[in-house]
Amino acid sequence: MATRLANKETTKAPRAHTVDKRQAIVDAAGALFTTEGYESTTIADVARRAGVAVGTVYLYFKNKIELLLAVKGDWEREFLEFMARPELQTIPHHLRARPLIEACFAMAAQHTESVQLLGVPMQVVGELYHKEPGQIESALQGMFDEAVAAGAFRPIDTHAAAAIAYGMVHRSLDQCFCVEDGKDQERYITTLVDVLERWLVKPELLEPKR
Amino acid sequence: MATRLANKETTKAPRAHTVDKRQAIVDAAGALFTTEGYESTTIADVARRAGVAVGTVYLYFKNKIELLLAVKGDWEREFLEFMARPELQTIPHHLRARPLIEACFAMAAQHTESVQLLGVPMQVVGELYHKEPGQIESALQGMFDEAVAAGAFRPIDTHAAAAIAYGMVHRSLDQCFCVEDGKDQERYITTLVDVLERWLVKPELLEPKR
Amino acid sequence: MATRLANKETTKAPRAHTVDKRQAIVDAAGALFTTEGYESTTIADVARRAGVAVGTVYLYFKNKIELLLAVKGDWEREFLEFMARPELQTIPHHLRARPLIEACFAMAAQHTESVQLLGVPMQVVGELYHKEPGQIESALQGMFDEAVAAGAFRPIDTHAAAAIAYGMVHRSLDQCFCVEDGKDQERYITTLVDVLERWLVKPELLEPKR
Amino acid sequence: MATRLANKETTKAPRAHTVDKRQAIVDAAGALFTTEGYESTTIADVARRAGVAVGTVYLYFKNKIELLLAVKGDWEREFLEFMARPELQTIPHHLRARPLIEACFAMAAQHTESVQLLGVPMQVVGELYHKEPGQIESALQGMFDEAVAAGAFRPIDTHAAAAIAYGMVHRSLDQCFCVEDGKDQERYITTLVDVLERWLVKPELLEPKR
DNA sequence: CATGAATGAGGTTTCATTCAT
DNA sequence: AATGAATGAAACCTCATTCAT
Repeated sequence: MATRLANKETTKAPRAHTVDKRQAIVDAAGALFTTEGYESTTIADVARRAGVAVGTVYLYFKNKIELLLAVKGDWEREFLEFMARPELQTIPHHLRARPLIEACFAMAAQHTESVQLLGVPMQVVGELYHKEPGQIESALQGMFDEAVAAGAFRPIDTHAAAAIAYGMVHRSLDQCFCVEDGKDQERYITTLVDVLERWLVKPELLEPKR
Repeated sequence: MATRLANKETTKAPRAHTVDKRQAIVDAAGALFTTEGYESTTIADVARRAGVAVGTVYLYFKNKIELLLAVKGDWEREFLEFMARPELQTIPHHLRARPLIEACFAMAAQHTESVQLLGVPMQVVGELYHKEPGQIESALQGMFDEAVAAGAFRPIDTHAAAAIAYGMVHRSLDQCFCVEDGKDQERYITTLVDVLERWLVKPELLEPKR
Repeated sequence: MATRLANKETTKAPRAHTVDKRQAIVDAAGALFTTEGYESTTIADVARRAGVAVGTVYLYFKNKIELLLAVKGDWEREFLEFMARPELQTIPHHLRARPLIEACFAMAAQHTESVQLLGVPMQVVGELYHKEPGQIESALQGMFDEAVAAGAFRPIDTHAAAAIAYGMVHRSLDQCFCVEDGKDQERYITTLVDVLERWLVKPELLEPKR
Repeated sequence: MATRLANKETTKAPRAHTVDKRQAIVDAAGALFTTEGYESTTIADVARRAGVAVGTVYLYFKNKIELLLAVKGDWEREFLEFMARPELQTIPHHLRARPLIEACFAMAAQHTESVQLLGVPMQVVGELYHKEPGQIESALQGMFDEAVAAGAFRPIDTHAAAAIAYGMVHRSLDQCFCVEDGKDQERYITTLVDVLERWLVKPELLEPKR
């Protein structure tokens, strides 16, 4: 699943076990990084939660930053996979806001709390960060471009819009799940959908609301 | 700025460097926390940049977290002072978006890069964070309530709206200043104003744009 | 060293140095605490003397106080083991003073100087101290109770007597080994035995001395 | 009262104030050293408790160790003054045990808790300690020599006896005041007097007790 | 005399990383 | 592949001491 090692492994026995351990470590790290913070989480914590030895973590990841990147990648992949799902693709652009937002909240709820991570400890990653720009923002921008081209969205600066949309959703998730314990998700969902539709969708496509 | 040393300074260059040690430390910490990250910044770094000894930092702040809170407070205070300025209060609500956003970008530009801090290392602050909820969000909510009551804004959930507005601006600043080096501020400003007006202001108050 | 290296060691001198790391650390700490004082001894000192890295000390002991307690416990255990030895138990109570005192001096001489520690830095241990009252004093009191019940000792307040007996022996060891370099042990032994017998033993059991 | 500076001060105004400050500092240091421990007590603590500034402490004492020695000297002086009092000198030797012991407990009670200090942090003082041997032990030995010469005490090794007597009293005070909060002083007093009389006083001088 | 802000060396403790088993 | 004991650099924080006022 992670970072194509497949071609290398064809000669060896394709141990399913390996995948398990690696994924267990990434999962443990993701949960801890987001709840305790990247720097506050020790490799020993990760190893304990993943049920492996400290040394095993270093078997799969060169160092702590590689582990962070793996977690980030894991999360982004999941989100991107959702955005690419056929169910979503068939919905017309001007009606996609709600399902998308709802999916974000569902994913956040399921990931319990893994909300803060993406985009948070940018400085930590240091130079690494700048090389690999936010994939989610890229995907969003792509979707916006498409919607504008299709005539569903007003003409906007899609690059800035992606950052803005990402920011508002991220902050809402953070506030809702990290500060307010996941209560009252609907108020945030409703408001976010309201913003996005009024802002992005061409007025003539908006049915007279409520 | 603090603790009147004015009479001494009349002969010297006015406000030669930072006025008092405490402020120098807060400034240094603010700059480093936002560029290097809270955990990655050492007290020695802060002291060096502030031009004082390590012990001096602990003369003014009980520990590293107190210093973080001071930085956060400093920043929030500055923003709140801006929001309360009479020049802004006289502008009708439906025209305030642009001056507000522009002010945010101006402040961020002036603070060089102190953009990421507010809201970033939540886990670090731990319980402290929950006690003292974001003052900026509160102030925003208050302003929204006022605007709704005045009939300038559409009826919205002002609590959720404050989080959302904060998130989109914060992220834009972050993207613009930390990732893109402050180039092209106008694209973000324009887009943010666009979002806010379409979303919040009553349609009948919006002049036919562009 | 620990954990079966035995096969390697057959050619070498048996039990070359300290048996395991943990014991080496306790020994080093005991020696340093008693000669340099608890607070004056740094963990780095202990580690250096034990021939391990600083971190290794923290692998076995949560913090400096735990290390102190371990040293104290080590010492007390050794003494208690002696008090429980069958050779001693068969001697009638009124003749036990000399062998006991001699054993104390022998142990102190062997421990080079580890005399001062027990009971010294009470404040340091803080609340911990009160929870775990001196085991040696308890053991002494038990022995006194037994001797009184057996009719060998005069009726005395055994609780106070234990503290008093402990104090006089401790101070004598301190004076003899720490101040006077272990010369002239016999003068202290003789005098201590004299005190104890005259004080504790029933007069009719005392043979006309010298 | 402290370290004869009198001859030096004849030319200057003999400020009573100076004596006050100095004594306040010694008192504060004594109280803190004995309750918190020497190393755990900071100069700032002492200054605060004495009601002076940090710098003032260094006006009277070259460094922290000088302060410790001053405290020790203060305490010993007080005890020696008591031992030299005419009221005590008129009591026959074989009846002095109780008043002496009672005086020790009274002084300890009055000094609230200043029990542990004398003899405790020997290592701290380092080489200094060995140069200036315990004055109290010397005084005790002198008194014992006198009593033996007067035919009131049995022939004993008065050097060893002084250490032993000091040790038992010190430990009793420590146990009684530091561990048991000063309750039940009488049990310790009674037992100590019992030990001392049986051990030291010639049997024929002992009235048939109780 | 008196002050207390400032210093910075040094202490305790943590933790990413290695390596022998 | 997996382990986890061991390492030691480096972090946070303390506090004896100084010195300008």
